[in-house]
Amino acid sequence: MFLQNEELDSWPLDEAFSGYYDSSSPDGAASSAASKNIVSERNRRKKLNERLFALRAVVPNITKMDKASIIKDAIDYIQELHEQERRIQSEIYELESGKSKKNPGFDALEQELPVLLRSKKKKITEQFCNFGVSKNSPIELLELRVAYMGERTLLVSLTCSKRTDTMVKLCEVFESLRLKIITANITSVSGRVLKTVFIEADEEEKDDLKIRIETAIAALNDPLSPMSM
Amino acid sequence: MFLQNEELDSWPLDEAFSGYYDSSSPDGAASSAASKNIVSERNRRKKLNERLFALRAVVPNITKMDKASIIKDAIDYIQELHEQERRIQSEIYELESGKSKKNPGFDALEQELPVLLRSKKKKITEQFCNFGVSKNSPIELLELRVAYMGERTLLVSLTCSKRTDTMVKLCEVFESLRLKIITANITSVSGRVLKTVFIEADEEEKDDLKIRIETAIAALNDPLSPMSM
DNA sequence: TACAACACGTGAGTC
DNA sequence: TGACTCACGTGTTGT
Repeated sequence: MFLQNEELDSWPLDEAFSGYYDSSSPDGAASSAASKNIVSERNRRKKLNERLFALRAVVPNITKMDKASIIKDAIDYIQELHEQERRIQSEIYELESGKSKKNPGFDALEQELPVLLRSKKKKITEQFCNFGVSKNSPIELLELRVAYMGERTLLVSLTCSKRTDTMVKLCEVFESLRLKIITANITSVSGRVLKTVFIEADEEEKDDLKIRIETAIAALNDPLSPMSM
Repeated sequence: MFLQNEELDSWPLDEAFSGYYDSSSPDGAASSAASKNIVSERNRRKKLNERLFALRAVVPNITKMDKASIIKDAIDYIQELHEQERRIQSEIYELESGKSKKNPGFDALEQELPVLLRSKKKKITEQFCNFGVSKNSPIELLELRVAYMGERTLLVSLTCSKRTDTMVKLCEVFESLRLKIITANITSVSGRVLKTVFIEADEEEKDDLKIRIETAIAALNDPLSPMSM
């Protein structure tokens, strides 16, 4: 535990020790400048420790109570969640593309089920995948380029024709891909929507990323796809 | 940034200042006890700051670079993930119980691929959508300006802190306002989302438009409002 | 004895 | 100007 040197923290300062050297000026400087600063710093440290304590509370599998270890465990935990999320997303793409093509029973299942369950399914896809408004005016992709810029940076640039909610849906597509976006820009001008995104990734992910983007846009456009329900 | 007082950290100790009071014992105590402890403490602080820096790197939606704020954001982020996970799991359980009761064909499918698919499904329930929920993380509007540029043109520029789906929701807000947009641009960089929109309108609509934008954003943030459904 | 982790007061920098 | 945050060196405590 790292609270071994904790203090009662009630009294403002140990003036019996620190105040002897300047007994000539009994008021202002020592009290205001020193003790105010000291108590303020105390509160700052206290707050920081409380935050650290709270962080430890929300992270499972804590091994050591060490300050640095607490932060390290939190980092590992978050990265674990991120990695699982990425894995799941690719699995979902596989499953859903496979389902819509190869599994007619799935369609039958959907039709068999009453309205209640359909609405719930809709709710889930809307809530969690941001694909709620996909039926109107599909995205017309005019150009899509993915280029490796070095330094683990991919540049994605694309052009669409401007229709209703094109900007919204483009943002949704890129949010859903969960990329490590360095900076993103989207501009609408003269009937076109231009989007430029810098992404942290390796060169070998280039082609895969391009396919993922095209797939995501296609899934957004296709009203029969489970993604767009 | 909290690296204001950073140091070169190369030389062990500033002995020209601290060593004068005990020049009688030239070796052991001062060197071993003091400088060893000092350099050790330095390394400890350095490691702790590196960990904190790494923690900031894996947490999105970082607002302030403050040490305490970094930890706080990490806590909020993890809690957000936990809450979403809980919601997803209950939804999935409802769906699966409904399926298993009413659709025997689906059960057969499930039993065909017993462990593998179930584990995948469980992962899906855990991680399917950790992010996509657009209702959390309200838009934090940092700046909003509406200026008349002449020629029946209003310039709207605003800054938000970048959180989950901030770009999506900003686009939605402006789509919902049904403005005569000449050109629109939205950029995400370094934890901020900047949006610039040129609108065809008269000068007297300036203040009204500003209020309408603020209202729309507030309505989006308010979970009870019809806007957020 | 030495090591590791901590809280403390302090000076410096930033807003 | 003060309110904040930070890094630093130091003293203390538990292993």
